[in-house]
Amino acid sequence: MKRIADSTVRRLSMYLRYLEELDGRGQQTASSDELATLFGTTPAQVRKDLSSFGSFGKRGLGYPVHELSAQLRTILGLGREWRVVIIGAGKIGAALANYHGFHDRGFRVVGVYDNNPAKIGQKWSDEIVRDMADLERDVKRDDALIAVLAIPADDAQAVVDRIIKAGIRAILNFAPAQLQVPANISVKTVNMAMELEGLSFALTNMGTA
Amino acid sequence: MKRIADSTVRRLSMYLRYLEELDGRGQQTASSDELATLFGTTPAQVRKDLSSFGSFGKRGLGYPVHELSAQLRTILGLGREWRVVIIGAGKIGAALANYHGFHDRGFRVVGVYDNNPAKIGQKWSDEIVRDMADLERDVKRDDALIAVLAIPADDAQAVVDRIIKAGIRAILNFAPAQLQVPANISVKTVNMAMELEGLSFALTNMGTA
DNA sequence: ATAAGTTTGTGAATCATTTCACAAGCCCTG
DNA sequence: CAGGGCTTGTGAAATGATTCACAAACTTAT
Repeated sequence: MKRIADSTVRRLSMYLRYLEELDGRGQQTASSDELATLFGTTPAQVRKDLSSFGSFGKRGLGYPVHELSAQLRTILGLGREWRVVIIGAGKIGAALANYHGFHDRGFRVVGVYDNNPAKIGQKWSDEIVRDMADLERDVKRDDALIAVLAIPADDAQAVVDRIIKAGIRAILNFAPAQLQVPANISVKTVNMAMELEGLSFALTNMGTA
Repeated sequence: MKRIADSTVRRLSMYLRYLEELDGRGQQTASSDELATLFGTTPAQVRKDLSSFGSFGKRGLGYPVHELSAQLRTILGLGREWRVVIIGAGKIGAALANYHGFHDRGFRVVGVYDNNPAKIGQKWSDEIVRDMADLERDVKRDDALIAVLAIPADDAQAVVDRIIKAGIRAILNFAPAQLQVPANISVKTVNMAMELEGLSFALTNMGTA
């Protein structure tokens, strides 16, 4: 299989959401044209994206909605449970933990950690906040592969080094910091300041467009 | 000025954060080589990105850290105050409102809205939650140009239509939905499910890389 | 069974972004 | 002030992503 672009994977994830919606409404098949309208992209893009993984459609008819959903779930690796630790018992972590689609897609929170003594032991969205000192032990014991990092930027790299040693293989990073990780570890950084500044730039340079 | 790629703007935003850190430490100048290491990119990329906007460095010496920071703030449109409304008084909105860098970069929250009667009137992170029925009136009165959308996907499009009519020009969207907007309105969508599924994909297809 | 009408899957072409490579410019030393 | 040592700024080349366009394959109608 050839390398898949990040942008492609993001679109697949979007395709899946809308396909599940279609499926829920009982629609049997959909053409790339119809899907493209729904997804806000082009028919060629939809076909190209899917063709990287196989041949799911029927010529003259379109794609089978239900089956394609299942295929996408498999492609995206959603056919299993992913155990996730949330590091930093703040608002961002809470938003994620409460987010419904999070659980529904097989991401199970197995621990929430903080180093603030005032927070440790408190109940927090179905979980008890644990001491970050126990992080390594718990990650190994619970076999967590994904970590959500929602802590200050200054602490981020040190924590990353620790959790990677403990067995974490993928990180969703909300800290506004450039994380240094080995090549076999995946990191996605979500940086709200960056998004807002992108809007600021767009508004400022509107006339020049 | 030629069109600036989105990826470039995102990098500029990152450059600015690190430059401010360097500046805080009193460093006077930095070469593109040094900056690239810091930013996690290449020297050529740094030079190319900056060169779209002017010529800020000195050959043989590098870039003046303090001055370049100021230039980037101007480029990104951060030299003014942006009035922001947060729609949806949930965890995500709260995380943003509490985020320090948010205020520091000139984004001022002028209103928080929800349509849940139980929340309306409650105090919420320095603000009183207001009734979404008042959204249009307030957006016009307060001259807010940016909206943060943190509400369920099903309600998103209807609210977007309303706020655009009221004068909103840019939207930071946390709803997992494809928003339909006129060409002169900027939208950045942050979709946590998408990021997590990207990690799931990467973990699943690790061996194939 | 055939023809007309769709729609996929995919090389080729276009468009966009990143990287290369080097002339031009600046600092510093003697 | 001349020469050596760096570093920028930028066309050109390379790489990557999207769009085009069409043959191949399926459905439906007659």
